[in-house]
Amino acid sequence: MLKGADDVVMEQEDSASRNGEMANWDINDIKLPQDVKQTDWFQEWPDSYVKHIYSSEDKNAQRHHSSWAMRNTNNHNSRILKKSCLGVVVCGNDCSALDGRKIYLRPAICDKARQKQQRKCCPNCNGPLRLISCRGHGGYPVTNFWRHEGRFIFFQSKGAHDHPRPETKLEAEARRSIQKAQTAFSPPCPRLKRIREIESLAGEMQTHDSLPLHLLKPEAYVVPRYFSQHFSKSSPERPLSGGSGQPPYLGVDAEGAGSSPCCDKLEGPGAVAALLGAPRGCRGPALGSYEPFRPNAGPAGDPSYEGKPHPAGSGGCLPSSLYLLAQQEPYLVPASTHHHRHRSAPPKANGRDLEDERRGLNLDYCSSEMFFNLYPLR
DNA sequence: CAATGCGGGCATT
DNA sequence: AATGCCCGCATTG
Repeated sequence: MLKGADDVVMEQEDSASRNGEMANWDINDIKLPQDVKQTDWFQEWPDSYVKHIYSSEDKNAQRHHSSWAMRNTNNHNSRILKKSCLGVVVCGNDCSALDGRKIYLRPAICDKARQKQQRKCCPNCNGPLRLISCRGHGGYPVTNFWRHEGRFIFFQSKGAHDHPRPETKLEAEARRSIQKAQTAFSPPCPRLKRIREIESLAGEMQTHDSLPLHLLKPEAYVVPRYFSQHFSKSSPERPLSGGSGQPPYLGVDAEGAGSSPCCDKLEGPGAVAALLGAPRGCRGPALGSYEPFRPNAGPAGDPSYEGKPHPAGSGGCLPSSLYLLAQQEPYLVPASTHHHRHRSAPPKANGRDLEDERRGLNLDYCSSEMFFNLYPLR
């Protein structure tokens, strides 16, 4: 796969730099260029102060996607959509899988879901999860701006992420889905069960309807087939990493949309490592070295990782993503150069730092029980 | 359920 | 006025 990838990458970077860093426009300009000769390839991991001009046909651009966990931020300007980075969720114990990889989960975008997520445990060691907020923009989260103008979609990012990359959206979704399938098949562990009962009870007390649906529709999530369907339909255009066609990885659920993590089965790092890492032992070159101020370098420090394939406008998939996925696990990243942890409180101008408060520890319940038994990694 | 967008509202600068 | 962010609401998938 990926033959001629180099050429493609070169082209992309060319176009990216043409419209990007050297751009002579600013997202706030009254008028934006409409004489764009060539649009950029969608960039999954825009970092630093870059600018891109995408085709208004580009699906990912239309959806304002990013593999960073970005949430909508009201900037009181309906013309320009602003989104700020939520950072990355890591293990509070800073644990590592057997293969040395770290846990880098994708923060849930929805506030409520994020809070719930933080109550879950590390899929690897069951320890508490911790949200590392992004402070790459003068102490504030990195911000991304999107603006539709004519046949183009202008993108501009401000700030350089000062934290590792989280799972991609698709990877996180896959993880949740798999988890659902899992829980549908194997009875939940006692602890999880209890949690669920409590949660659903609480819910009923208010609303009055409800029981975990997923518990009622077992067959609905049969795995193998599920994958192919899920991915094939995820993004006709060109899915972001994870939308390959092959399960990004079999992960544990630590966030759990709807399904709580659970239990007592997983015993330590070994489990995850055995499931995730081991099988595919192939790891890219410098996979995972995270470097904050490296604009277009992938987790592997591979510049070509960035904006992959896919002509703006046309359909197609992301070979590179496929490639990547085949080499690495979403939330497990080589610990080699992990260096986040600078807690230097930034400006905290407003005195409020919800993230900090949310970061609260919560241990105990949960854990991960993944679909180990689901089926062997392929 | 959660991802997204939107826009009101509030505090700070 | 510009920013940053919280919050609820509505729409989607």
